[in-house]
Amino acid sequence: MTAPRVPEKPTLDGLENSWADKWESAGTYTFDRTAERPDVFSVDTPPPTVSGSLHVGHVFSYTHTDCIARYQRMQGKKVFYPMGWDDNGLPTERRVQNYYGVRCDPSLPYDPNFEPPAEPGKNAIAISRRNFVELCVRLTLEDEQVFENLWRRLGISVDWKMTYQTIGKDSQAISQRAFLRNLQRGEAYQNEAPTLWDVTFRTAVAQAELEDRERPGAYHRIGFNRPDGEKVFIETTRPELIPACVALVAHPDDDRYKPLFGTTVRTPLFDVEVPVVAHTLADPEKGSGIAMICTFGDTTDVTWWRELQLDTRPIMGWDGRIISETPEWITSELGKDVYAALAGLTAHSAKEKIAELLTEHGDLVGEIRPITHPVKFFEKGDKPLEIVTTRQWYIRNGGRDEKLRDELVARGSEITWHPAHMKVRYENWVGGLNGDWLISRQRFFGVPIPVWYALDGEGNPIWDQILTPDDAELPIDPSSQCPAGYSEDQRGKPNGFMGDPDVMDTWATSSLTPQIAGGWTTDDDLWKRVFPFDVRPQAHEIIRTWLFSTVVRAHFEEGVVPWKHASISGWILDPDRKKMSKSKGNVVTPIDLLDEHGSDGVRYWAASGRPGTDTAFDVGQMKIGRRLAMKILNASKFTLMQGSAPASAVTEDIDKALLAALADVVAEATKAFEAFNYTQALESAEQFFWAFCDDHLELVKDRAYGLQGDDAAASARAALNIALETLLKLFAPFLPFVTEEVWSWNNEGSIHTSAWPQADSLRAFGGNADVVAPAAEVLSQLRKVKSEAKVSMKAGLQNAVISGPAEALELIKLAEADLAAAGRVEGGFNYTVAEGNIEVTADLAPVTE
RNA sequence: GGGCGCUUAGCUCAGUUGGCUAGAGCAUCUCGUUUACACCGAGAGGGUCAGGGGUUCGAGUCCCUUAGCGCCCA
Repeated sequence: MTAPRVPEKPTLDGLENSWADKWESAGTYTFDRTAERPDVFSVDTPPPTVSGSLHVGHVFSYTHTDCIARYQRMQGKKVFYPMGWDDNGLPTERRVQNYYGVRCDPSLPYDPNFEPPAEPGKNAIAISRRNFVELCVRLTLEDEQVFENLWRRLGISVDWKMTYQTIGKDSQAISQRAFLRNLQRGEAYQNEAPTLWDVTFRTAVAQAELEDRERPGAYHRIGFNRPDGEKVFIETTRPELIPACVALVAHPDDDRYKPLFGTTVRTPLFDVEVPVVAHTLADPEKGSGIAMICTFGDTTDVTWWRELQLDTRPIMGWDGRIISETPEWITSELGKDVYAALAGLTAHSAKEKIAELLTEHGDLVGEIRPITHPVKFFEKGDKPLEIVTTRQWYIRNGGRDEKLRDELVARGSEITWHPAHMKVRYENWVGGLNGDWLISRQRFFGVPIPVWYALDGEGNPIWDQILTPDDAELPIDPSSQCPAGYSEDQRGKPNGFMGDPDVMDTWATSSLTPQIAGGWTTDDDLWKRVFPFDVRPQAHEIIRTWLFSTVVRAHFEEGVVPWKHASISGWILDPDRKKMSKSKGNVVTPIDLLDEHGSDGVRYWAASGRPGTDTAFDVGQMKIGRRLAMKILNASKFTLMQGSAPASAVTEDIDKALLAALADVVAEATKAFEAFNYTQALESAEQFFWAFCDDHLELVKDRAYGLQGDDAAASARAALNIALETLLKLFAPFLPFVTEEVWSWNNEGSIHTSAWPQADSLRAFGGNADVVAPAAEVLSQLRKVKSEAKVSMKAGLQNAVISGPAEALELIKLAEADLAAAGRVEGGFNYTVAEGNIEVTADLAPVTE
């Protein structure tokens, strides 16, 4: 063996870039495509949203997965660890709009020479859809490079030859293919249904994109007419929806309204007859206790409408204005006149107008009472959502089918959850679904829904005559390609065709990340080596979206769960225990953290956040991590400088005891890693390592120097080398840079592809681990004597007496010589058998000059 | 309103299936420039385990309850 190349002054500085480059050129993390499925550990990496903002939360959770992946790699698994970029969807559109100062106007022609201004101007430049999409692609490529640089710097051990984009050609093809297969099997369908609708963006909005905002509103007290001439008063914040009223509703136990159930009333102004119905969702405390149900004022209306099977009387257009055409159900002359006055108005103006007319006719009584109430908004929008009836695409998810729902709930139990209680969130969500998954979006930048519709003789779409592309053509864009049997000049013409104008929801593609990364239908050889995946790491707030939708797709397509394990990470909290977020201005730039504390230091902090547990942002932990890395450098330097000896040279009891104790640590760390508990694995190693430095290195120092003979020295050196190698490996998943650096001093190859340590081979030395603790206790008490006497640790002692139980003393005697040397105890120890704890007394030796 | 989680030292957190005197790091105080390490080492002080009740020989741990915090859903 060649002498180790130990630097004079080891340093952590510069390790990140230097090792990231070497790993890249050596292909350290390249996936071995020849491996069969049982030998593969596959990771369904979350593709981060490439919106340009790198969050410390990314660093946190991706480190967790990397620690697991590195462990598995050292266990001999061929790790399939790709990286995806989620560049699909609205976040990218918005970023492109702001970054370049442009907006998409699909009516404009493509300008091949368009160049965005260097700085976004005051007014957004309108550009064609194709120009817009080109800018999306351009900016996401830049953003992805920034992400990749960060991940490399952080030491995330992905195979950078395996990256994908959710907007990439393959992703689009797979997304469309999966959709078409869902369609063929009846798992995807289109339906006209109440849909949450943003009137500014003119798109359907999914539940996951909603947020509540406090907005001012006002209660209007309005009389409905009973057949007997009496009035029933409701209080509503949306009087403009009276023409859309389909019923009044009160709580079934509400004595005030019980007599009315089953009767009908007539709406004011419009004189439309509506039933009075009972439902437990009606709140007797709210307003007058009886409410009008409209199609649709809010999501409760939708629930009532669905559960009570009420009529549908929509009046709200997709542009947020009252539909111009007078509805057929309004038949009275007054009703028609009033409606005409409202037609074409925005919800806001219509409200004012109808309040005026109601007052005029005496139907609005009392004061209009201002309130503040939560109103549903699209998270990116600035007008309240309306609910309109639209034709949309859905994928079945059990929301309307009990059998499917039960099957999907059962799938949740086939996944091992880390931590286990996260399964409950899945079950609650799936169990509580009450509608299918809306996947169509009226946006520009996304995967197009790959179908066309035949047009009838008048040019109207025949919705159930769906034209689908050949699989070989995918991906397709139905707005620029035409279906088989048609030519482009038939687009939009009678007896011609039209393309579906919508794109799919981001989740409709993200739910296929195992398929995209694993080469489903594009690389069958790869697919069979990696699917089902071993682990899906992700955050808990998207269990209901990403995790669930992925389970749905795999359930339909493969009839299995997509992964064996789901590893759920927590939030990063700021010091005030609030979730860190950009809007609060408390976000720290990850790259600055890596500069300041080193990647290993930052990783140490991340790894100290247990699976699924929210963790405080704490630079203190990063400093501790850096200190640990520094200590590893120095302890390694010391150990390697003592020289080496073959394993057979380990003969001293204390050396064997050290290895036996280390065997327990290896067993603990291995068990913890197998349970995805990286934090516990780190803690075990760390705790042992500090004791190793503070106690064992001090104990055997003199002997390693050769002061007790060659054999004794060889035993110390051999054990130190074995322990060091083992410890480096235990730390390697967490601190990939410093461990690789030290490894390189006396090894070829990478520590990250070396074999994970075995407890059994350490136990084979036959040591008694029980020696370590009492020996450390004696050493500690010898130090205490000196510390209390306020003398140097180098000071000599004499008349040392160790008292304690006989068994403990026997163990201590096995380390006697090293204890005496490390404590500078002259004349050795006297022993007294006594009940209770180990006690050590000693006098200071006289100082001889 | 429903579900899940959390509450242990000044701070950040461990604490397995109940089992000696409840641990670690940071911070604080005292000491020590010992040739692996001053990005250091040694030692010390510091806790009514959120409150109350129960089960048990024994509860930080199990059960009930109250309060506070967080997240998800309605």
